[in-house]
Amino acid sequence: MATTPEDEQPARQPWGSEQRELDAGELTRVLGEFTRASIRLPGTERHSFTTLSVLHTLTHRGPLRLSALTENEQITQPAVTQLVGRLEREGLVERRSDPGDGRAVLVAVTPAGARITRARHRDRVRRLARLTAEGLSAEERRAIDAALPALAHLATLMTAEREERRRRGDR
Amino acid sequence: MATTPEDEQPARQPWGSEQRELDAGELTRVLGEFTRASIRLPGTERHSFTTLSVLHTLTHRGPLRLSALTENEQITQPAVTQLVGRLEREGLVERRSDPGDGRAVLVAVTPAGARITRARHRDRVRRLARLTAEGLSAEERRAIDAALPALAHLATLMTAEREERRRRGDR
DNA sequence: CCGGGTATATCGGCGACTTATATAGGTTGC
DNA sequence: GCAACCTATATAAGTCGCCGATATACCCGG
Repeated sequence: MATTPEDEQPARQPWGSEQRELDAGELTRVLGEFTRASIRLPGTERHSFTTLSVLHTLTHRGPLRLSALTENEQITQPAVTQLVGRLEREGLVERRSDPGDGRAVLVAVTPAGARITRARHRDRVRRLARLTAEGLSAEERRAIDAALPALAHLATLMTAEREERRRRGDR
Repeated sequence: MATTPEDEQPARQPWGSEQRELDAGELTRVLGEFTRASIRLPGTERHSFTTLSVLHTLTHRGPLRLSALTENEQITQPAVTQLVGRLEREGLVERRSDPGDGRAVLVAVTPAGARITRARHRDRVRRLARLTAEGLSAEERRAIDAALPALAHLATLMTAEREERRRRGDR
């Protein structure tokens, strides 16, 4: 580790003048700040990050087996069983039996659970809309808007790579 | 994951043709995906998100009091005391007494602690650099690069607002 | 030097993970 | 058509990291 020259980031990648397309160091830093700013609201909110993530997944992908949930959220299967039990007690999800497989359990979000996901999303949209409208210039807003498809693509790549890694057993 | 069934919000804001500058809903969705993809590596890594965040803060802002740390990380003061105790036992930070205030404790990151922060950052940069280089088009990379200053600004605004809120006691 | 505020520590408890293992249902080969 | 194996979920026991309440030590103004 002491063998690392210039242990912080290499300032700028020497893409070559105008060829330089993207500063990965700066992108990393910015995404990290977003994460640090977004997370750590579980104190404020009533549910943990994992809980909200499960509700989100179920809301967007329909009823899933416990094993499918285990793969998406990065926790172990017993943890999912417990989490679903808690959510069920709160009336946010319900267990159904899989008609084609007696071993499996399908977890479906209830209206109350979907409501939480939507309310949370709505709050975040509102907050971001206000911040961008009040704090950013029109030019900045346009620059972000123009980058949104590319950012969405990048997020997809990150998720895909994570799944790939899990599949290979790098847990 | 790429195919998000759009849970049910007002699709697009009716900014009015070319006046529309930024789709806050889509921005929210993308940032959320980044968070979901970035977090949940504590299984992979040896330290929790909070731990890494504290090391990050100490690395970038120099020795801080416990109370200053408590304000930055979104956890309570006893939790910070414990966390610092753990980090101290691992040799990642050290406690110093504040020369001007006998009650206060200054927490400073050690070389070993800084090394962890740097190594983690380096890994993330490497991963993002590879993903963007291999998975994105040159046009996409340029679009993200052009938006980076605006995104950094937005991240600053989010952090500032969070501190503001905490100061008002909205915990 | 005393009373009230501030900075950190300690205590008891709990929630949300973990690993290891149990149970029940499904699948396959012979 | 059943023994052996595999898969899906559940349970058990332990750990870790957080919280609220409270204790302790120090600072400061009158």
